[in-house]
Amino acid sequence: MAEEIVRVGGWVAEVHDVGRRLRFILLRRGEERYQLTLKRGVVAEDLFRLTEDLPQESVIEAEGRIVSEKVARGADLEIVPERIVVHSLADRKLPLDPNWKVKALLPTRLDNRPLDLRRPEVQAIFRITASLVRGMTDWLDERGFVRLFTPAIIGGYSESGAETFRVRYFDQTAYLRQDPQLHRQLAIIGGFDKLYDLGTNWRAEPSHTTRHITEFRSIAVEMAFIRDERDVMRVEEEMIRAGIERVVEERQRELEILGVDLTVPRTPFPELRFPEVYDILKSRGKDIPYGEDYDTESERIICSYAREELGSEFVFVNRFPFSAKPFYVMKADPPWARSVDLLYRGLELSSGGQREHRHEVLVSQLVEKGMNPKSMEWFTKFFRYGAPPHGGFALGIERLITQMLGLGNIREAALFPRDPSRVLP
RNA sequence: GCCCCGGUGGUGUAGCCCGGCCAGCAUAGGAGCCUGUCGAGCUCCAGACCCGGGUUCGAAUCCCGGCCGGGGCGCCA
Repeated sequence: MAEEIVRVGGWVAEVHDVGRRLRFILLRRGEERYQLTLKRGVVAEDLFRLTEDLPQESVIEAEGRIVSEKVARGADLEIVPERIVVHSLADRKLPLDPNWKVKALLPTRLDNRPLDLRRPEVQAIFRITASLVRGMTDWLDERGFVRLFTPAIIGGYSESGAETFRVRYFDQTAYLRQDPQLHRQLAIIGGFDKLYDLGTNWRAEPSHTTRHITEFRSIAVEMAFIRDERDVMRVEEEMIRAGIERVVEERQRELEILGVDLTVPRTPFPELRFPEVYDILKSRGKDIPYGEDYDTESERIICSYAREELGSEFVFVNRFPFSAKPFYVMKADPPWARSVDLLYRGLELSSGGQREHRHEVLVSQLVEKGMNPKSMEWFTKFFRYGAPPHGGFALGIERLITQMLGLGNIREAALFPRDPSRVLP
């Protein structure tokens, strides 16, 4: 068997000098590890000089022969180098250890995120996210959903109750979107009947929790000519199932690195409805007054119920009180609305449902919410020119990943997370 | 926005309740030893009590203020 010449580059994870005549250099490259073996008398003397005092996390590249019978444990490849190039020498004192011999706390990790990202278990999160998103978008693409890009800068009032970030826009004030919802609806009126948008949203909420960041991504679907909100739910659950299936197919190694045992969920997901939700909560010791919205603890209770009684980690909650939802949702029998949340392992993943498409009803609901119809006219006026029944949902990608991988903090699922006190790096 | 908790070498921690020997340990760093290491091992060295005020003979430890951070709730993805 001929000895193969390869070129490998990476970050110096460790250097082991064993006596004066033997040196091992362990390189890290993504999730792979390569070992360079330098024996005096076997490799050129200048390679020893070149790698003398090589600080951890320096970047080097080496060319050499693969050791055919693999001797190195814990390395994907062992190489006897013939040439080495040192690209970059790292400082000797590092703000955190990518080898993770000493664990750092999350704030320290985020302050030094590029170093933190070098860890295979951190990279795994983002490799899994890429597969998840691709699984979901492929599923949508294959079914004729068109990917559209809706604006992030909005000149007027956006939607939902969340605070917006104001931006100076030449001589006027504009806002960063909290959700691409309203423009998805306008695209429906524009004649697209199946569409999705994958993008960033911003919320200026000073939330100090493990499930909020001020900048997050969503995959948001909107579809026309639906019979009711359940058509939307069927799309959502299949999209999620397809995403998780893709992760299971493509990312076994990453799941193993993270120690996550992931199974593809069964569809359809169970559906609970108001007002029955109040009875379920009551049976588990949580008293929510009839007609009122539930709280964070309720979400966890409902998820325990769904897991124990319905055998599902995903559960839809439908027919929320209209009073708890924005003006554009379609009402069902009063006081309920065709408004659906999807919960997963105790956390809200998405909101959606059927939207109100009748202009006069839409405007009267605006008034009912105490809003000035004028302020939303930029949006509502287009409903006078022909609007089909439609609905959709927006699913938080970081939240789905956080719950799916059991990360415990949504910041883990964002590459460079933004929260009320962090905008750098 | 309201509430709770916490700040000790580069990193992660012990000590704090019950004030008092050179502030302990791990890892990273420095100097050496070791020809197959692989979380390498061994010897030695260097490195810290967030800031300000107070109590006290004496403060990392108790009290007050500030700054910074984490978390819970609310709101939401």
